[in-house]
Amino acid sequence: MKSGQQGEQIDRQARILEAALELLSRHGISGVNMRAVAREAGVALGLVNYYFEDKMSLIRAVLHQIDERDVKLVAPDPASPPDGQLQKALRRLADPEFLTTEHLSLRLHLWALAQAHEDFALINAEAFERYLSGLAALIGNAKPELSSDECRVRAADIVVVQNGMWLTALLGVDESSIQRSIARTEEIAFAA
Amino acid sequence: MKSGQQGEQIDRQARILEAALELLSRHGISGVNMRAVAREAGVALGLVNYYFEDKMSLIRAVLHQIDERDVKLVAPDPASPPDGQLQKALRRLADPEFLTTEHLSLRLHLWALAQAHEDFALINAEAFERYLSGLAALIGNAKPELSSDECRVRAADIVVVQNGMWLTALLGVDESSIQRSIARTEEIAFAA
DNA sequence: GGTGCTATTGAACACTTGTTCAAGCTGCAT
DNA sequence: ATGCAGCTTGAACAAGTGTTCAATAGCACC
Repeated sequence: MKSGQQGEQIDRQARILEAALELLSRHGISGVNMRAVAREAGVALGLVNYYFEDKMSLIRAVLHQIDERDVKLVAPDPASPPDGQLQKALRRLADPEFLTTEHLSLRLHLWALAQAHEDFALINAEAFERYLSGLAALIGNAKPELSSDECRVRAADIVVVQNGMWLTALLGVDESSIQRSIARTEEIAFAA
Repeated sequence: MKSGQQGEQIDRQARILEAALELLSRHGISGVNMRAVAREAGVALGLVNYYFEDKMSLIRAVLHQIDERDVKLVAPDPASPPDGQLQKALRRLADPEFLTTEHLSLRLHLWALAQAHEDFALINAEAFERYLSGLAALIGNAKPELSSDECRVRAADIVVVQNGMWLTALLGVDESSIQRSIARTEEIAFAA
């Protein structure tokens, strides 16, 4: 039994981080306190401060984790043709995997934190820039005739609609408006 | 001096509410605590609990205030022709008055609160519905040939882009992407 | 067995938080 | 003046917060 009943019994640092994500998603930043995190992760209070120097460090780690997931959305996928990659990246936003309340809610709380704290704003701005560049690159691959400036313009316009989709999905607007918005992002991306 | 040096010395309840708005906008929900609100409003701690039974009540009042401002954006304006009203309502989002960080930030924190607390979610959902209906009505007036269902569909699509604009403006994307997004909302609204 | 190292625990501390309340203050009608 | 009602104050309390730390457990190596 030394390796745990699920194989996940170890690596408590990861468990703590996951617990913090879960709490942030469900109850917002005021739900993320050291004792609640410890309880959710099933560890003692002291261990949270053992792995994360600060509450601040813990939250920073949480934000980085969220950003990593998002940037992966526009990662190049060598297995597909360029325009297929772009289309897939655009449509993936409506996947059940990314349209979960948990994921959307995390993004929202991240934005709110970035708005309230300069430190978090930097983390967010950097991830946003990476996402924008990734998307512009996908567009550039799919439509080589476009200048790189034009690609960034289209990427920026798409991101506006995507951010709107994320938000609106959280507010519980009907699925069909999401689908139409995805079509809109494709129009912007593939316009002649 | 009984009526105050600025004429605003009185009506401390309003001052307290304003202080709470200011704090929520600048520091997020964790910046809104009774002592900070009292300090910002220039009153004693006890007075906050005198005018607002709870912290919860105070925040509810804050959220209602934010919602009121937003719903006004799509209020009918009898002084203009129908299509002018619609155009003005759509373009008003880019006004300096509404594109301030304070206003955008408040909206964002409202959404985050709604996500974390069922009670706040209801307030937000109700205001959202009012905004959507208002916008659909403006569209219906400007384009009488559309069915009311079609008006709501267009309103929903516009709201997605507008929410995206709000968010993206907060993240500091360039002004031009906002202008293009406004044009996009006009296209949706006035499409044949 | 002993030694050293990391991982883990929970009590303890100082501080902040929301809420209550007795006390005082104000303006006004009597 | 007197009384009264509503406004205003800040001290006090209980509960919750982040952080620290001495103590312990586990485990590899000698």
